[in-house]
Amino acid sequence: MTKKIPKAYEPKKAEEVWYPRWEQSGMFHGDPDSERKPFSIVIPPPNVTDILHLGHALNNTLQDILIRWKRSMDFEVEWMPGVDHAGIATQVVVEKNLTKEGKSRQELGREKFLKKVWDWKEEKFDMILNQLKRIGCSCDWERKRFTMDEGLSRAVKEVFIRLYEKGLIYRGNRLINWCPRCLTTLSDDELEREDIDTHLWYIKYKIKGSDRYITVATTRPETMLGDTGVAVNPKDKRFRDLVGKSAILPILDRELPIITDDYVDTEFGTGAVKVTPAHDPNDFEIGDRHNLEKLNILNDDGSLNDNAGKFSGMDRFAARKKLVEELKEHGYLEKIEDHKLAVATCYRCETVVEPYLSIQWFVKMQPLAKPAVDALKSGELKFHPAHWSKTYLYWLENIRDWCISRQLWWGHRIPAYYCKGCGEIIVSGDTPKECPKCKSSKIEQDPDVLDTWFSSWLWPFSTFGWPEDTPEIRKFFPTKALFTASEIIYLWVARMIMASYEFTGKIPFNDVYIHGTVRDELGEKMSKSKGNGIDPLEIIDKFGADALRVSMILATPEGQDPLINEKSFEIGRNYANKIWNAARFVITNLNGFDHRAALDTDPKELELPDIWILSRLAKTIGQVNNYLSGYRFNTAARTAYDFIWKDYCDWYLEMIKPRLAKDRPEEVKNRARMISGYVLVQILRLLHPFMPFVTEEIYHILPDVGEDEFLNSLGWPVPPLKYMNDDLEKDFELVQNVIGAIRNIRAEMDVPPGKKADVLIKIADNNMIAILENQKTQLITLGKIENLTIGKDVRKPPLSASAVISAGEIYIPLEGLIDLESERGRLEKELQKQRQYLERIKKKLANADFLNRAPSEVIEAEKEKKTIAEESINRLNKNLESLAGW
RNA sequence: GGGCGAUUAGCUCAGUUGGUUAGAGCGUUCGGUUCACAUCCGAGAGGUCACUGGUUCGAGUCCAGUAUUGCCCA
Repeated sequence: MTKKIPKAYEPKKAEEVWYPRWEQSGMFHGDPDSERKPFSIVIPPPNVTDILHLGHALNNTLQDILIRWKRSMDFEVEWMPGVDHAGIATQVVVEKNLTKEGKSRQELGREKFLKKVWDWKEEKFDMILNQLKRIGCSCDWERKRFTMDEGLSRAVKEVFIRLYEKGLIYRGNRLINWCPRCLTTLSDDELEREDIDTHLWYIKYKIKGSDRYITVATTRPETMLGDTGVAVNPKDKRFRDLVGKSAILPILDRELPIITDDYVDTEFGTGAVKVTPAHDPNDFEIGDRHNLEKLNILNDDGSLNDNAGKFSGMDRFAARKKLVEELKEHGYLEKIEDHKLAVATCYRCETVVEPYLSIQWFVKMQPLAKPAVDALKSGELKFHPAHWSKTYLYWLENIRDWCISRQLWWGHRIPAYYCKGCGEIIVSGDTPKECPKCKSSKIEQDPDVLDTWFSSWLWPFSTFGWPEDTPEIRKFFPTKALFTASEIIYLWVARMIMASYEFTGKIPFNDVYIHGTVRDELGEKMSKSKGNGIDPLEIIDKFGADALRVSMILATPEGQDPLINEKSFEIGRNYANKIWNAARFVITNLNGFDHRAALDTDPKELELPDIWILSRLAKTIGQVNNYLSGYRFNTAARTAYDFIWKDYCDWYLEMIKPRLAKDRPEEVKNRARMISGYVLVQILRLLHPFMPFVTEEIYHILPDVGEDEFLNSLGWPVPPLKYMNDDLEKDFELVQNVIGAIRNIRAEMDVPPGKKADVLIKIADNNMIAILENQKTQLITLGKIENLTIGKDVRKPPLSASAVISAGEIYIPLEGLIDLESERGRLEKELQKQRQYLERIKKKLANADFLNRAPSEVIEAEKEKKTIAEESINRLNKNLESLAGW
């Protein structure tokens, strides 16, 4: 029996019903013992810092589409979900909460603070995973991972030890990026750049034993307190006589050697620069080359230390101000210029980061980079869109050592121990009982933790159990694809590939899909601080999960950033409702059609619209296949959208209405029921990866579908190739054109919508006449026709409006309704258009070069166009002439 | 300063081997209570494809330069 179907789709109901059932059915779980071919991806683990935003919604919808698609194609699918502990980010968030309570982490102590962070993690972890479920993500929830799980932590230790033993991890006193607020190092890739308006200060340094001065320009005057040299370019003649002499540092009166170095840009400032090896990366290198002292003037909180003399204890920016004043007072300040500078800031707290001399742990990256470069060059690794491979290569080819130690509490503790007795460094997975060298038992573990990315770069294999040889890793690793945003190509993607080659000998994934960043309607990046973000859950509540998913995909141009506002989601909501109502119409008319029956009707027995929709369906399925295979989600979604809305709903379903009328023979009705039902089911299958909920809900409205049956088990639709027929599609287009022309006349001539009109069609081609005769019922219904006449010798009745189509002419007698002027206007407008068109074609055909060089098909096509245009013009002229008699 | 994109209708974007009269959605105008859907249906208006030059029989599409704009790196 037909079930009662609500008039509008109710997303909430469907979502609440189907998600738990899918999950309980076990279909999301990947079985490592399966015989089926594996298809796996790992989720880019969202940070445990906070709930998900629209960027996550986009990222995970894309993955879910691919995953559901492959699942329906009978792959053994594994989508590994998980969350990242996000070391610095999470610590900052929890610290901020503490601050609100008036406490600091130092007061709390390491252990208690970590307990707080774990509490935070417990709360957010499930919240985040539940959000993914709300979006409809079909992850394997039996395998959720957290980067600080025991297994993943073991992988981290293992990797650290292996790299240390291989000499690729070392401890060194080097210039690193220091965040004075977070009190930790940051890797080069964790910095943000911000352009600020500042000044260039010109400071005069006295030459020792002379009345002369050498002027240096600097953007950070306070660092002069740590100067240990002055440098000029060796080619610079201006300073030649000063090289080898000493300059006297103002205020502190320190003696600075004047040296030459190629690094110095003669164009910048005065051509002479101060050298501060402990506070500038370039100066650091100059210092190394010339053996200059590396004098640190900063404390870890950004205040100045005792090396800064009387400025000791002042904040770096306060000291800058004070110092400049003093320089001015004493006449050392030559001038101040305006200057634009890109300062490095902490990507978590936006504090200006200082280059800071410190003993840290580093990974030598260069030896790891080669296989990652080769993978791209050999084609084993592909970026989508491809141009991102340049970004990837550039970074790998200019790779620098990676500072991996962080002065944080939240994260993987560095597995290094220091002997208090002899200073020996012990790197070990377990806490050593005694020093292997001096046997002392006074051993302390390094207090620092590892960079978050030091666990993330293992994600594609640590999640499957590496370093153990598990069934999961054998079945599901390497994975197939990775979905992420361009910001973390360096931080994450490239490093995963390096780690994967180093530790498993394999590439972790073949395809890297880079999607855009979600922006608001003004093109601004959505962010919490700007307050322009949209909460995906609110969208789901308001429009439904399918609407969220499909709207995002439809709004995300391939390779570009989507601009999204709340209105953007209406398209998806309307789409879901459209499908719902189409299904409602088809299903209520189904009357016993078995949707499981194979389609084997001889094409000859079908009516033109039936063949047409099947032919279009076959093509659409093929196209969606191709687009999805090429990671062209937007185009795939649009292709399906157009087919469903325009072809299926606007044309096909409208056309079968007259066939379903009460007085039509059962046989005629049945064919319409069968084809409309068949196409509906194929649409559900095709759309399921994009809009899983509404399609599942509709599937279960079909007769005889059990509650424990799922749309996914029907598999991916197979294109009904035997119905594909370009000639018949053309025939159908004739019918569409005729209906279009009739509708156009009716609308433009203001025929009252309720009034049926007589229509006469004059057409020369016998075959076309047959087609239209055959589709008479459809024409009459869609064209609102009273009496329809079709023939070669049809004459234009007096007082009728006319339209010219390529195949012939259409007349609608409009006695009493016709307005002479508007009819003339219509025809003249069309005539004008056709004349311009003809002119263009004529010009082409008059061009001897065109005739000589263009391929013959192109020339033939132009000639054909010319004939048609000329005929149209003739007919239009005749119709215009006939108006004269009125 | 270097690299990578973008520039097509009022807005957001399609247009992937150069060859239909350059398309869609939103917005807009006109008309619509016929038994799937007003979250809808029908019809229309709206574009010198940023600019300049080049290649070609033919350029929105290829090349060079310019302008504007975004991102990444220094």
